[in-house]
Formats: sequence, structure tokens, C-alpha cells
Amino acid sequence: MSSENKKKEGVVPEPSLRRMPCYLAYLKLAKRRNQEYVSSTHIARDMGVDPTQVTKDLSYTSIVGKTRVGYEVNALIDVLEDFLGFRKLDKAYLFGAGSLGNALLHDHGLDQYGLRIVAAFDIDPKVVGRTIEGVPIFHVSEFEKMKDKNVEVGILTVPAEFAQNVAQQMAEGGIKGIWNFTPIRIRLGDKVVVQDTSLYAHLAVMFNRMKNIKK
Amino acid sequence: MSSENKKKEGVVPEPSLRRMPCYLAYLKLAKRRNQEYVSSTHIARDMGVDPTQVTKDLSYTSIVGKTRVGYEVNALIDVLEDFLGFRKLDKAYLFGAGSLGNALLHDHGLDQYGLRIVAAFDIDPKVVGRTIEGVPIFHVSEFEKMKDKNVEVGILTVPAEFAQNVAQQMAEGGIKGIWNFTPIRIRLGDKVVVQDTSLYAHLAVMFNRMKNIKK
DNA sequence: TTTTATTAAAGATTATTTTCTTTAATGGAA
DNA sequence: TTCCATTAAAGAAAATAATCTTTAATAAAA
Repeated sequence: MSSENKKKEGVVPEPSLRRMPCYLAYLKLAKRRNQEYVSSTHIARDMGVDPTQVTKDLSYTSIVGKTRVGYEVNALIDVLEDFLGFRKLDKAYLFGAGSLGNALLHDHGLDQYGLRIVAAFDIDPKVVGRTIEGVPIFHVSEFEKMKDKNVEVGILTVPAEFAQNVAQQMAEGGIKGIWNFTPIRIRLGDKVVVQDTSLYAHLAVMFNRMKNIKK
Repeated sequence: MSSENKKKEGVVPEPSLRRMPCYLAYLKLAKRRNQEYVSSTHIARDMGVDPTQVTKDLSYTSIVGKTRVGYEVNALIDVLEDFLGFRKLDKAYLFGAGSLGNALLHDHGLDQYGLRIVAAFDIDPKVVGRTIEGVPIFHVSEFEKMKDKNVEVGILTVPAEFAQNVAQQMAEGGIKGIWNFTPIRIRLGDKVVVQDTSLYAHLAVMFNRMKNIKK
């Protein structure tokens, strides 16, 4: 009852978590170049970040570096993939097979990062019953009957006005993590994780920074 | 030469910028409900955020609220859309028409947020020459000849190992803002804005938070 | 073997962002 | 009109994250 007392018991800061897949990508390229070891100093120089930030970020995983040598590339790739949950494949339901949902169904990259969309739900009769990229689309009302202990992730790509409501249904149906692509802030109990990924928010940041540079 | 001296001259914090599209979405729903005014207190309560954060975020725009009334919904929508650059349509080139690039071509929502993909580039002979969702795909080598003053945004969805190189080509070709969907950290001079949007980074955060809840 | 340069990691400092507090304004009720 | 409750906005404090500094370890060079 002593280890890691107080202070958010071992919660990894979000900025660190977001950087980890970058390290992973870097390491995979290093592996291709047959590098056996790589030091935080080198990672930092190549990526243009602070070296202590690299060690601090990596210290949240179980890996330990070797003084004057660095980290073993293969080991670090394994540890990171495992830590980030990219190793085991999570099943997911997609809610909203409109434009954006469709887009996600076309991205097979998700598979490599541990997520497989096994079914989609929509209300539009034009898409219900069809199959996109091998994924069958059901009417939302079918979700009730399809509750599946093994599907814990739900991807939310419905129009804004339905977002909160559908999210609630998802939670009731046993979804534990909602990947929210709508710009709506979902309000649910703290038993369900909501991960916001609004593409348009990122677009807004980019536009703003571009404007700043111009003037 | 005095206004706003020192301290990053009027740079809007990224967290604030990222929240703005959420307010915008909220306001559009409020408009549907025929609300004429909405106060920061209400926005905050409905969205589950801190009220002072709302006023602070909105204060970066030109809008001013009315004491005891709040903000005018229509005016705030206009101001936000304008501030975020969602009003004018920016043209964009897509680099990498693979899985993820394909996905983005299927998302027509981008249009509403001020971005239109006018052409795509790839090296795969299987896609070069084709048209996806009305967007023609050219060989990357064609980019040189197609330089267009009016296309300032480039979307980067190539495989990781080509990311840095293609980004450099983009910058040389006059691209001012790179929307980077690869997990690679792009290194360019500070004349070009690089906006990182790694879907997998968000996935990593979600997986981690889900793991934390379970234990 | 001894020295040197490089490294990971822990701790301290600084910067940024969020939350809390105070102030002044004002529409509506009494 | 006068008072009260609610509000925006500015400023202070707290929490969080990034950067800087120090320490100890150790491969490689002398």
C-alpha cells in the first residue's frame, strides 16, 4: 500500500504518451538502418526535441538505458509497442458510416496499431445492409442485440447533434473507450474513456499558425 | 510599436485553439434551439469545463460578452468561424494516396472547415492517373510543374520513411502549411507550419487511459 | 590501468496552462 | 428607484509540463 502513493498514481502525462508513437516510428526507421543501439541524445538531435524529454518520456515504460550506449533498438520497439497497446488487437464498432466514418473504414493502418473495426452502425437506409471494405453496416437499433464483451472500443463519427446520445447508448452497450471524432464534448461517467480527436481542431491550429507567420 | 510588446505577441495558446471548434459546435447546436444569447456559465456547465476558461478562450477573438446576458450566438459563430479560418476555402494538395490518404479523400467534411483537396500525388502506378472522389492523382514528379501560388496547404500521408523527404519537396514547392499525419517529426525551417495529427498517437492515449481505469 | 567523453536518470528551475478569486457592470425583481 | 443575482473580464494562485543542472555510471581512448 506504499508504492507510488499520492499524486495520480503512475498516470503518464498525455504529452508524453502522444510523443511515444513518434519515438516508435523513429526507432523503426533506425532498425531498418541496422542500428542496434540508439541514445537519447541522438533521438533528440534527429527529432529536434530536448534530450531529457526523451529519457523522461521513455522512463514511463519499463525500459532502462545503458550509460554511454543508449537503448537497445529492438527491445525499445517491443517495450513501446506493448506499452502503447499496439501489440494486441482490440475490436471496435464504428458509429456513423457517413463521410468521416467511411474514411476511417478505408484506413487499414489502424490494424497495425491494434484496432480492428468489426462492424459499423448507421441509420441511413442507403448504407445499412451494405458492406464497406469488408465491414458490415447495421442499423443502430441492432446494436442492442449485438452487445459483445470483446468489443470495448467505439468510434464516434455521427453528426454533432447525435453525438451525446449515441455516446450514451455506446456506454450502456458496454463500450469502455470512445474515440470521439466529433467536435462535441461528450459527458459520461468516469467509467468510460473518451478520447477526442477532432481533425478540424487541428486544422484550426494550423490555420492560426500560418496566419501568424504571414504577418 | 507598443501594442502587445514582449511575450509572444498575441500568440493564442494551442489548448485554447483546440477548444474553439468545440465551442463552435456547441453554438451551432444552440442556434438550432433558437437561443439568441448564451453565457459562458451555461457553455461551461453544458460542456463540463471551467467557466473562466471559456471566457479566456473566447477573449482571444474579437467578441465581447454582455454582462448578465452572455454572448450573442450568431455573432459568436461568425467570429469563431472567421477566427479559425473556416470561412475562406483553402486549397490543398494531398501527398500520399495510400490507405490514410484515401480515407481523407473520402471525408467531405473538410470542405466545411475551409479545406479543399484539389489534387493528390503518389508514386504507385496503380493509383497514379486515377481519380478518387473527384480528385485527380498525379505522379509526385508532376508536383514541380504544378506549383501553384494558390495552394498553400499540403497534407502528408506518405509512409514514414518518405515523410521528411516529401515534406522538403513540399516546402520547396511553396507549401506554407503541412498537415502531417505521419508519426515522423518533420524538420524544416520556421517559415513552414507543421501540424502533427497522428491518429495513432490519440489511439495510444486512449488505450493507456482504458488500462488505467481497469486496474 | 587511468583518464576522458558520453550517457541515463534524478532533481531543480522555469515556462505554460488551468483554476481560483476579485472586481465592475447590468438586467430584472422588489 | 433600489437592491440583488448573474455575468464578463482581469488578475492571482495552483497545477502541470518543459527545460536546465547535477550526479553517477561506464565504454572507449590514452
